[in-house]
Amino acid sequence: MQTETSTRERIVVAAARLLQRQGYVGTGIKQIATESQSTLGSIYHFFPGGKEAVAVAAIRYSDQEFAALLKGALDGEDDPAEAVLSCTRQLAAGLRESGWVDGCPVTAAALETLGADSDIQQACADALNSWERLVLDKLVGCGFPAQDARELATTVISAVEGAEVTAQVNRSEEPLLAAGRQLARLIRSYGIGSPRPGS
Amino acid sequence: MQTETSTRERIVVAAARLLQRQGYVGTGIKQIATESQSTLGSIYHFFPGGKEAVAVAAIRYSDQEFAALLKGALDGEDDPAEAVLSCTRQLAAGLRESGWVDGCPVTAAALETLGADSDIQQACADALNSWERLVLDKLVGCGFPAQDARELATTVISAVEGAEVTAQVNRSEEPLLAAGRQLARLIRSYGIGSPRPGS
DNA sequence: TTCTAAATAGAGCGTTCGTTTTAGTGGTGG
DNA sequence: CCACCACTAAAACGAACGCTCTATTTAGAA
Repeated sequence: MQTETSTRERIVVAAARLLQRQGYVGTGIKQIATESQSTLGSIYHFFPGGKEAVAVAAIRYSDQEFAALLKGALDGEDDPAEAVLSCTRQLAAGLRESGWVDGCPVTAAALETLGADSDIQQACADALNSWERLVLDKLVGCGFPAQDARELATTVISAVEGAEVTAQVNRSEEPLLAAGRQLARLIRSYGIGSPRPGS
Repeated sequence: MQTETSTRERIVVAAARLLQRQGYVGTGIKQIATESQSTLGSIYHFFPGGKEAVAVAAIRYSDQEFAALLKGALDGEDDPAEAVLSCTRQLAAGLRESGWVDGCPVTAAALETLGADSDIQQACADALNSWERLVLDKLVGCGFPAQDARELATTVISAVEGAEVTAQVNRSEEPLLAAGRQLARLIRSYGIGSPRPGS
């Protein structure tokens, strides 16, 4: 119908940005309405499930958004160690440019709703696992044994996640860049080089 | 300052536990009063600064609490790699026993208040840096060059931090244990304290 | 045009938030 | 005895919360 962004999409995008900056509890429905240039009525029309439903949609959106960035970094380099370095550099730059507020869109929401809301937590778990899977596939494609690749992929995602928080709190790119260098060293320590050619 | 479990201390301890489970925004002053077996009057008597002052005190308390655990793990092992392994094992066990809710006391509060409250953010930054310093001193004491030790210490704290979040979200000890094993491998890759003369 | 349903708009509900205010307690020194 | 103190207790405030509700506007089919 229209090439302009739909109201529903504006709500999701605004919610995702607010969620990553102020968390789930800290973000109000009315604030989402204001930021998305919509109204309460529209939000409850598209999301009868209320605030939690909006949050789940926003987290899934952020999931795909970061997955695209990660996939780009992984596909852009043959060496997985270089790919991780490139990824941390991109994240560090983005963090600095945003004034250290646009962190991981999942971590903030996840930590607040661990005990109660299972839908949000599930969406966060799905996001983390989808990112881990991207790293895992890259490593396996480079010839890493399945077991090593699994453990490495988990560690890479966790470390990047933690380094981003550290970088935000310290308002410095260094934790993220240091983690990237150390992760690259860790990956190289397995002595496996470039992706296997052919099938 | 005679009574061992003073009202002020009960407030701080209760606030710290609530903060690590529900974050800053998700924890109410009245809930802190209930959990600490005190009242609103008592809280505002001891903390005229209000909720933020209570949170800062609670974060500092949690800082020292985790620093003690970390120091215990570092002092209990000669090999820094083994020490990190021991630390992640303890954290994984504690996480499981708490039903995956007692995570890092700093991360949750830090992410919600990045843009606005500088006091809370500063307390979180201080905590992260104090923990990093403990790891740094251990590494330097084991003969690591200052530059490598610094970068390693940052990465270790960040990775443990991130792995704890991943473990919470996935309700599994595995991310934390995997991160411990990979961090140990990374530390050993420097070949310090190990009889292997490689590279 | 007329009808219908989707979409938008916002007043208002009950509740809870952080905070302020006032009152009251028990113990100590003059 | 009273004055004073640190501390406890609870009522009440304005603001904001998530959500429900009723209107109103819009877009397309008949």
